[in-house]
Amino acid sequence: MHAHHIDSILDDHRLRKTPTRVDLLRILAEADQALSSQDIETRIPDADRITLYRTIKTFEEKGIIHQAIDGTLKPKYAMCSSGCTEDHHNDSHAHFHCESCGMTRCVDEVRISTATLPPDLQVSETSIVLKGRCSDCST
Amino acid sequence: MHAHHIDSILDDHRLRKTPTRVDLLRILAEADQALSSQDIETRIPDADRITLYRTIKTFEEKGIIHQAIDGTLKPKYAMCSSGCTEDHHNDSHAHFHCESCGMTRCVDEVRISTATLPPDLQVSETSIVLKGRCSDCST
DNA sequence: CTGTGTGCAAAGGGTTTGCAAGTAC
DNA sequence: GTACTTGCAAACCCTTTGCACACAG
Repeated sequence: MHAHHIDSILDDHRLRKTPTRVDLLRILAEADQALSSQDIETRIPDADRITLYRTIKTFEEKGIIHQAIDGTLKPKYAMCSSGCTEDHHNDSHAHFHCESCGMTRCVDEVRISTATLPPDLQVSETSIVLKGRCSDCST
Repeated sequence: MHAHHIDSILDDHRLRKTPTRVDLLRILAEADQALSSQDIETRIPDADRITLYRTIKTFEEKGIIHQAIDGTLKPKYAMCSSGCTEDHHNDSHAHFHCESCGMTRCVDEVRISTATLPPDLQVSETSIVLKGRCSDCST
């Protein structure tokens, strides 16, 4: 991700350009996996923890990042696809969680067939969590 | 669930029959939805909270109950199917989470097609989370 | 200059641990 | 009787809130 792209993301959402925000966007854009609060803290050692929490929440509310559901109880965050807005997230893709190293990443290839959904439930969003071993851990 | 069935579950896992364990099994067996720690606490007012946490953990480790992944960060628990053991859980069914009332329940009807799984990942378990409105909340 | 964003301290909520007393078997 | 469980207190961890200061626009 180029610096001017990060600028435009902040501009688009009327967010002021502060060091923590720029850092967080860069970290998440460069990451090949979803990051927990602790992961983020480690990668941005200078930032204040509370500010990070607030920045994460702001980005979530603006539809810039989303929580990756991976079945653990620690929220993990990743960049949203371009289809996400403040009002609606378009992140119904799958997340893979490695039970060996704990890594979680988005998997775009998996889709659920909606043919068998129960009729009495109004489903607005579908998430798939895959657990197993990633390529690094399976050797 | 009959009392003697609860007894046999405890017997089968070499667990002593204590009031809290019997209560917890009964509550979960009777529930039509997955229960959070707080839900359980409310339903067993006499029990000590710490004991409940430990009992839940014990049952989880023994394969008697499982966590229902519903995308919230609060763990919810439900009885395991008969195919679950200490070593391997066979709970790859879907969970529906109502965003209106917060209820989560297991949905057996939904299955994922495994045709499109990425080849570099060894997937041992698949969970599907459906979010929306339940029949009670959609009227 | 004005309002947004930050940093610190403190509070809050949920969960886990240590240890002595209690109880199932 | 013995090992497993419990109950209480305290510790722990992560996250949120209050408020004064700092800074982006």
